[in-house]
Amino acid sequence: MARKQGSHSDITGPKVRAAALRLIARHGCAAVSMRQIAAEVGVQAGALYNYTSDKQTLLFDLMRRHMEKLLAAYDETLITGTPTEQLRAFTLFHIRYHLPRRDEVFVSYMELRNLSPENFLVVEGLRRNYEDALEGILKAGEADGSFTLPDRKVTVLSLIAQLTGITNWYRDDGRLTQEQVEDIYCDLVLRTVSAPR
Amino acid sequence: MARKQGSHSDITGPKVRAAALRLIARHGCAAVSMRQIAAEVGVQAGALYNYTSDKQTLLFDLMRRHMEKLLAAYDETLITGTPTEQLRAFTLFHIRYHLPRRDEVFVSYMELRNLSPENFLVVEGLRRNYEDALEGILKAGEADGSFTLPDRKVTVLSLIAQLTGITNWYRDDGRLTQEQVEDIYCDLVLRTVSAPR
DNA sequence: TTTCCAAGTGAACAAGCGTTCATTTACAGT
DNA sequence: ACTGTAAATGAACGCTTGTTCACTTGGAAA
Repeated sequence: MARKQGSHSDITGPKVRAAALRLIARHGCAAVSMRQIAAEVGVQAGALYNYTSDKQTLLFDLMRRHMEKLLAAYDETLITGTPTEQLRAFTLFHIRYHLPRRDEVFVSYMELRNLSPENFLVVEGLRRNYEDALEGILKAGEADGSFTLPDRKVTVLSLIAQLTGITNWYRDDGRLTQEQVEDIYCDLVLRTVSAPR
Repeated sequence: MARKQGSHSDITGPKVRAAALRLIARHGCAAVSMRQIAAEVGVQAGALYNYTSDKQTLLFDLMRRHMEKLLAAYDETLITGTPTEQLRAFTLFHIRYHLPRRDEVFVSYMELRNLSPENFLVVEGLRRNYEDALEGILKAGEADGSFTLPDRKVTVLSLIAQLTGITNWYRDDGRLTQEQVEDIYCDLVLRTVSAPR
């Protein structure tokens, strides 16, 4: 039976993932050694292997967890109303979920190439689920005539690239507050789905 | 005096950069060893140091060259007419320049974090020049009333993220030809700068 | 108080790393 | 044919890598 108190595994496990995430986001997976991660946790390198079978799996866990938490958070978010209202809600959700999780976003996009083929497929599949959610909204908007799109699937990818790009330049102490950025992007996104005059 | 014939340096130099670009784009800078690059060129690792002072400089050269060639190609492109026509020309230029150079794009965006601070500033400055070119077009469009933007600088970053994102999903044997993608994005870009009805 | 075992240590492993350099190779100019 | 030198070799350098494992530690349960 697991210890109820004094057990470190419930503490060290998350610490390992947090340290790995921070370091990998800053330097890249191959550039970070298990010893560096261990040092950040305050432990010897060997101890990491109580929490992951190897480095590749540690990276995969970070990415899979990020995508699963994203989908879970999205499922818990109420996306209702007209397609236009839904699209606005999606935009706000995307910005609000991603902006405080820049390390996760960076790792999940940048380190895809370092996953084994089967691990890649898992993460890719999760990402597709998220894209499908947006596509559903666009489809509804096309159906009831609120949106006019040149190509639905391309619009999905374009919108997500546009929104996720915010994480690359937004600064808390920058010219714009997060609320201002949210307003600007709600505007830009709605323009994208409206037929030109 | 450099040899005019029989000299390998004019051949091996570009080969080194091409091999480094290919491998780094696929696996990341830290994951690729000088020996792997040398093997791809067909040479021993030591020979690489006739063409670069060290690995960091090799990476920096790839990124700086990419940005400089991009700016040079842009300068040679005739961007004239109304702001709307200019924006359309910019969109086509961006897609046509970046799509055949996906390795360069990937490396230039993904490996920024592995540059030394001073090298980072150089590449960052070159990128800003490119962004400024687009901002100039948007400014002209605002001035003559053809564009209405919620925020000019955010729109610049949003448009570039949107356009560059194409390199992540476009496939030559995919559903859409490059021409179709160009048309779709010209449409999307123009929507972005037009005030909603 | 004793027992037990999860958690962490620290040394060790073979392999690979970036980089240097004395040496060899082979071609251009004489 | 001879010379000079650019280009490449291949061995060597000290160091780091991911991973393993016999061993220690310290708190929970009996």
